[in-house]
Amino acid sequence: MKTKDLVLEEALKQFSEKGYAGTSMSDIAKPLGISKAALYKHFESKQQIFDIIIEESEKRFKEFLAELSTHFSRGDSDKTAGAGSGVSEIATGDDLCERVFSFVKFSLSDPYSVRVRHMLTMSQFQSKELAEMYSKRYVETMLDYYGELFEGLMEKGLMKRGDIRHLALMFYAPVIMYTGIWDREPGRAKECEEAIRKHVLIFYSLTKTK
Amino acid sequence: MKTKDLVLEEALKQFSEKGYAGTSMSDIAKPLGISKAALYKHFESKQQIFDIIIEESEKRFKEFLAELSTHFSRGDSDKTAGAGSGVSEIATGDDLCERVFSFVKFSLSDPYSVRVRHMLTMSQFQSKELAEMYSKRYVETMLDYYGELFEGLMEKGLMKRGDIRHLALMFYAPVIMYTGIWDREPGRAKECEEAIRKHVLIFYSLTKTK
DNA sequence: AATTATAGTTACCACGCGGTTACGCGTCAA
DNA sequence: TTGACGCGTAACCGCGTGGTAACTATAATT
Repeated sequence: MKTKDLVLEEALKQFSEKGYAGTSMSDIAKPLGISKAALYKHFESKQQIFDIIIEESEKRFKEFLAELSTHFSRGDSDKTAGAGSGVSEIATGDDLCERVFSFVKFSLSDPYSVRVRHMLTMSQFQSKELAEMYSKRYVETMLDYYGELFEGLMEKGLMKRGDIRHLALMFYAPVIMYTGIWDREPGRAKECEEAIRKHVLIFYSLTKTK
Repeated sequence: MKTKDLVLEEALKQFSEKGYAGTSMSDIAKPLGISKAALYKHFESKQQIFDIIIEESEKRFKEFLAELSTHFSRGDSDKTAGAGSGVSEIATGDDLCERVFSFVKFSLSDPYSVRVRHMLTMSQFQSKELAEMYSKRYVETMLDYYGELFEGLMEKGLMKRGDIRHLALMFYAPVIMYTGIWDREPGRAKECEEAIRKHVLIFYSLTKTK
């Protein structure tokens, strides 16, 4: 059952480079040393390949979310946190910066994440579902995450109190903006990396309790 | 010579909805009540239609930029500003908010701007040129603009001093983020409009000199 | 009035598309 | 040994693609 996964991988690669409409079934088959007809032994249609990729990415995203929440339990949550490594372990600003930055850098560098993001970026206007998925994944979820993170920091007295949503916005929006540059122009990766790091540091210095 | 412009308009519309590869020459010709072959009386190829749209949009963008700079002359600029309506006329925070917001709202609502932005969003990974154009247009230029605006406000003592680039970043990045939502999910336009307005107001209250 | 340019038309081209069919060939269980 | 099955192939289908050629109606120019 290896071929099926190879097809999905190759399809994701090409969809993320040339878009769905810009990629043909032969385009997908050729690099695998396979005939186009063989694809139909594993999938019903081109659209189904796309759908399965989306589905799989959604599954992985939810796993990623679950992992996030085990690493960070909210104060008002009723589930008792186990050996969480979230707010409780963040003491210094450098800790925060390093943790946030390594997290950001992962989603920027992980090839699978990058390809899914490119593909979704190009497909976001194709349907209501894809549009909502994009917003949910790259905006709402992340704003919620950082909002809760900051809320925890405030409760611990590590961050100045303020409008949580707005702080999350001012923190995360620049990150997503640099992500866009990074994706479009890989040659500027280093520049973006430094800009994000600088942003995190300045943000920290502006919001920390002295 | 009206047909040529109608073709460009229709092509932009369809490219911005279905992408370049997802749009055929017949798709463009049909709504105009014209045969596909007639398109070739005005254009050499499908690619040329796309290129001309890009070219025209670049022209309009530069006009837009020129207009911006007549409305706002920098302090260290050697060219004497005419009847500028820039910083010099901004007195209260409400003025700033209203001016910035109406500017943002225009680029969000103007159908031509919206379509170009959608088209570029879908095409940004197709070539180095398009990628750079996207970054320049929707990131660098805007950051520069707001940076200069804030610099002027600081010189006038209307805004707390701080890292100009970073202030522009924290101000503009959220705007571009909401622009994305607005574009993807037009049903959330009102929500985004309010969120942007709120952001501008909070940003103002945090950075104004009391 | 004759000519020329323009902007359309219909009919067509070769090709590549997504998708289908008929078949071959190993593998493995009965 | 047999036969079903999984996974591949080559060849093909109908259609739509970008693009072209020949023709025509109209309107402006000379």
